[in-house]
Amino acid sequence: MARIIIDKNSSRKEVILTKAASLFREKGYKAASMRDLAESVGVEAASLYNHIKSKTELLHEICFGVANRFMHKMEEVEGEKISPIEKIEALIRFHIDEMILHYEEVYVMDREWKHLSDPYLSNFQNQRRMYRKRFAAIIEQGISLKNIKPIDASTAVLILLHAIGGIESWHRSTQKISAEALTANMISILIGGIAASAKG
Amino acid sequence: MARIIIDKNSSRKEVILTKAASLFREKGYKAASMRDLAESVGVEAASLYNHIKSKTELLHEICFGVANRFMHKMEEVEGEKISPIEKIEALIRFHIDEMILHYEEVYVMDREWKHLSDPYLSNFQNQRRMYRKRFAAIIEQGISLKNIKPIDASTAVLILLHAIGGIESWHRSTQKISAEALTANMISILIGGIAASAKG
DNA sequence: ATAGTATGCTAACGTGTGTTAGCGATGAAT
DNA sequence: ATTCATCGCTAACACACGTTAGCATACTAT
Repeated sequence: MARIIIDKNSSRKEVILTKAASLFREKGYKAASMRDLAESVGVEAASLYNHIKSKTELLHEICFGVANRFMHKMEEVEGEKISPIEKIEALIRFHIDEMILHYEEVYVMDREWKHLSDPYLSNFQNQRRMYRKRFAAIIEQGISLKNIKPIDASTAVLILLHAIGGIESWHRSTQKISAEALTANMISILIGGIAASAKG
Repeated sequence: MARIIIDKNSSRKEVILTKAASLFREKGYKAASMRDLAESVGVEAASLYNHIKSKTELLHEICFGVANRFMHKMEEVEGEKISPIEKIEALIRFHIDEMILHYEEVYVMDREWKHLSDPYLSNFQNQRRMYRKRFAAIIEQGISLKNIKPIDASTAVLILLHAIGGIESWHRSTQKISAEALTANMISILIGGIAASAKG
């Protein structure tokens, strides 16, 4: 009889969650079936329900697991005594690290949150809105301090966050540059733009 | 008996395609059912098949319709006698315009192309890869001409294209700035970065 | 008015879905 | 060795899906 193989630090549920994230990323939440998931875990579909409540629960846990990490980081950064630009750079760096380290989960949260069902859906959307508002507030601080040029703050947030989402394509690419080089490039471009400037 | 209402310039199939794009955008390709589509068109599900071959066909036509427009623009821009930076600006502007004008279709192409089936899938992926290569080539020209700072060109392409995809969130936002202001902001940020520079 | 085509309807098909019930096997604790 | 909870299996459920067949209705052109 097959068994879900676990290592010391992760329960059977966590194994399922990891495989689910990978599958949801690959096929999309709706297209990934519980039978697919079962196969990738090495077990029959019904057996999954000894460890999880439902398919939706998997999506909840993935989405909120990631979202909570971002919220936590936001609180941390807001409290630091550094300039707005440095805060933004810290956040970007965190986003990139998260995307590289927890690729599947972050990707799934980004693209599949639509399939959450209420009350989780509204909850998620609220949290997202709040996060962006606080990000925009930091940008606006930078603008009043004249460290950031007078742009529309929420547009800037959109650009930053979605640009980072683009790491998805980097992650798949065969001829990748290193993660460090990628991070350096992104920050350089997002903070300084692509145009050559007098400063260097 | 219900009938699909058409205006002078669009066939019934085109009406279905438009509604399909809107539905695929809202729910995702897999989650949107033919019965949903039928209802939004004002007809029974089976009746759709007098006008279309299959659900997948709808996705093909949406994806390649948009992709072809981008490819065509790329060819046009490549042929113009302007600087690389101007070419990039022209392409960004086109992307933004397309996103604003054909929001649903562009969004669906961007997020739902995974559900294409071969040979359309490989075709699409090839075309996408080519487009990005040609975009990167323009950036590299700009780098050799020292109009663009020495960054990794393919990373820059990722950032640019994904940043534009972020208009999705703008499109939904209640308190939006105008399309012109958005475009100006985006180009300013992407070309010049967010940091205040000596140049102004 | 009539013929022919375009369009729509109802009914149904086969298949895949998430999930549950009930039972057998395994592992841990006494 | 026995007990008890944990875990996995088979079988099946009710339902939603994309799609087809066959027939009825509406429009178009003569």
